[in-house]
Amino acid sequence: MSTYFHYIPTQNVKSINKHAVLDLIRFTPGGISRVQLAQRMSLTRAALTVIVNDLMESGVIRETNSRLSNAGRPAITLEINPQSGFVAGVDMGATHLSILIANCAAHVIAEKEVPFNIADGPTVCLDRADSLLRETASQAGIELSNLLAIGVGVPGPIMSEAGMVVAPPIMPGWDRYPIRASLEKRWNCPVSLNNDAELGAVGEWAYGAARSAANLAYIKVGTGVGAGLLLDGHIYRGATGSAGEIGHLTIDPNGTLCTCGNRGCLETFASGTAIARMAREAVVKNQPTQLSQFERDRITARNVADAARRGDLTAQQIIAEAGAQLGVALAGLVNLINPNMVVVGGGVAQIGDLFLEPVRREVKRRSLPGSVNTMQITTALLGRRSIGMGALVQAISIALHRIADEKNLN
Amino acid sequence: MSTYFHYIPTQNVKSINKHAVLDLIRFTPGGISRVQLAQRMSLTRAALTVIVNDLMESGVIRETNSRLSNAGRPAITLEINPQSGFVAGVDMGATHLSILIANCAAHVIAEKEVPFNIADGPTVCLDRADSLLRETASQAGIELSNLLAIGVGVPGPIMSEAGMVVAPPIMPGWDRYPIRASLEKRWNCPVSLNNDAELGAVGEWAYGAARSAANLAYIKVGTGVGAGLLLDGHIYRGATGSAGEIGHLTIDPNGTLCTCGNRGCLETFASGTAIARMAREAVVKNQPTQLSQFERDRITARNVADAARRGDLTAQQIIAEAGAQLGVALAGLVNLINPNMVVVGGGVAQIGDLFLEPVRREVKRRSLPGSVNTMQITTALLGRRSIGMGALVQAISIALHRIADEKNLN
DNA sequence: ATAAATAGTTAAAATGCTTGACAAAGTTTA
DNA sequence: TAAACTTTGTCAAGCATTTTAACTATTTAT
Repeated sequence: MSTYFHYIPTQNVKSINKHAVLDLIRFTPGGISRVQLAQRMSLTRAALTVIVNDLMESGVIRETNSRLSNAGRPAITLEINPQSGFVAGVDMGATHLSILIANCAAHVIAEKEVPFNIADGPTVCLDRADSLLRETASQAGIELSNLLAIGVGVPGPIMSEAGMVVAPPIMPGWDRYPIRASLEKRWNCPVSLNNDAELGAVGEWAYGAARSAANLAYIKVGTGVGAGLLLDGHIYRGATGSAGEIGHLTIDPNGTLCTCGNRGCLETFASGTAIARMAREAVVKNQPTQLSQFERDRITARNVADAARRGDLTAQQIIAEAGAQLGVALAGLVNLINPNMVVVGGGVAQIGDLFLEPVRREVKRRSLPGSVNTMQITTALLGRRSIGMGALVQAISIALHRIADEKNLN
Repeated sequence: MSTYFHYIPTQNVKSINKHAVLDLIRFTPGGISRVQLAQRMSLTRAALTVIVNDLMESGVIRETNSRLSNAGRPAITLEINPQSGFVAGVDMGATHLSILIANCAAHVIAEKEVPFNIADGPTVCLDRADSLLRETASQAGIELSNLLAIGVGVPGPIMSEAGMVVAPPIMPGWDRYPIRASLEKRWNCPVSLNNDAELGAVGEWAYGAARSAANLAYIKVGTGVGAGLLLDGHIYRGATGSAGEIGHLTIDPNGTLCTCGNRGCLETFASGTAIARMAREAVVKNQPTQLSQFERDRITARNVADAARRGDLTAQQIIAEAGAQLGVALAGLVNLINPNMVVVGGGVAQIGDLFLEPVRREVKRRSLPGSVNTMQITTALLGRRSIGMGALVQAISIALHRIADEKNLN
């Protein structure tokens, strides 16, 4: 059963099919031909001729030169027209801001990243995003007014329709601030506002480690820990947009006090913050470690990762412990969600297998065999870019579908 | 973004809309008029005239006598034709088997329940289901051959397309046994095979405590613990059909050894089995309790519940402890899934608030305010019948949609 | 009693698909 | 090398299903 009332507002049958064609072309690596489209969509070749012609007239797609064939007339492969315009993706993290500018084929032509503090509040932060966007655009050699759409990711739960964050665990001062409205006015183009982990999932699904996985969890392990969920091919946001907020799962009721008021939350074990804290504790306890060379209160997760890679046993142990605790939490996620794939991203995930192996081991140990055997756990293929690429995906969606629809009205 | 390729195989536009109309009529309490249907579906009244006439000709729906209006011509309310035929719902639990027979308006006309042991394996169990179905049918005064479709729920992860359970944690001997094929042959009518917790969610969504909640978790607390998920209006089964298997979430890594090989799984704290075990331990420790009157190895969760209701403090404490531990696990579920509503069902949930209050308290304490404030936790409104009613929903879906499609072919 | 409002029906027009024939552009076979 | 075959893509006619717009039906309000 679907328990969901699918129906067809027939006035836009063609529009729906056009958008489906567009998305199939976008997300099929290497492009796709009319015949293949017809097969995937259960439509006839004739119908696709009409739809494809329409899309070519509006300029969003084009024919490639490659002509592959087994026997018979070779098929013409279709692709997104890279000249249909430019978009931007903005990744506002807790401690960094990064911006990508790309064409509608998701080819990145300029990129910038700067340190940042989300706790500075919306006025300061949005100003900073604005100026970095202008810098990045000028580096790409285009005017801001040439951007067709902009995707934005922020580390908080989002009310999609309203374009704002609601009751975010971090992001002080942002609660119910009209982020999308403010940015659309500033940039004079449509803005898609999304949760960062959710964009990570979208990015990895579209161009990364989880291409076309139907059930995917992207775990962002950075300053905090959050999950982005793609379930049955759709972004899952939950009732109030805060699905995937796993940072405050209770791992140990008697653990360290967390900023949220509870004890032993996942974030107190397996975030960048936690890794740094554990390292400082190790130094205080005079454990043998290269980390002693740093000023104690300035040790970062990155220092720990570097030391671990250089063979520092204490650092390795800290990271393995963080991984194991994340594994305990992910085992729960796997039992509950039963995904095809779990992609671990965010700053901490860059450490690599030193961190990921303990995660895999605990998940394997604590999850149902039926769920875990068919599932993969990997690091983000797009690395630091997962979220930015997800933001691009959203921006490109808006841009292409707008163009396609405009043509439709004529 | 949808990241899901919606398209319209145009040959059945009308069929799709017909089915949508049918489901809207089925699941709108008190029925719905043509105009309301038109509004919900973004179609015109004229289109609905045609579709509704079609459905009335096939006999699946009918006009009611109620004519409600504010001003103007009163609307004719439509409802499922209760005379379109009979269906059955089969709930095979770990320790009980229950069967409902109903008409397509989900009005139950006969009902039977017997003790049962799923561990007897498919041959024995399916035989028993077959004979109980025959008994129930004869009590209802209908022939087995009059059943249009039968919904079946079993306590294991299901491969929908194959109609079998795969790697079930309980259900020894059932792995990959062709349950659906076997039953369809036996009963000579279409069978829908589903996970029991999933059916609980469907039942409560359709006719229970969670009417039309878009994001719903049904928690079945019986011999074991499992969850059925309805996310964004769709049943969510996960990559391999084992989504919602929360019985073996690790609550305490140093806890009691579980049948699954790990320690401190949720089921060792918050299942019927666990409650009985804790009661036996209390008796062994000579704690003051009415439970001492029972033969020690025969104490059941039901005995504990009865004692708790009569004011036995030890029994109350055991139940509160089980509830609290379930609450810890559900807090994780709430943070991850962010549902509108959590419905707690299964035998243990019948205990009521003695059990549910500690659940609520722990969830409230450990979940994000943004997720928990808009969410309700309740006991199953349909009580022991949740799963059976869910099975009926599935059976009725098959029955009505078949009839509607048959007519369509003429 | 008449006007206003809302529900439901009908026939013509519009939309967007399928059907079936055909042209185009390759590979395979004789 | 030419003919046969295979597959892709297009076109015009036909068909299914919706919308449009006018109409009828049945109630409440004045």
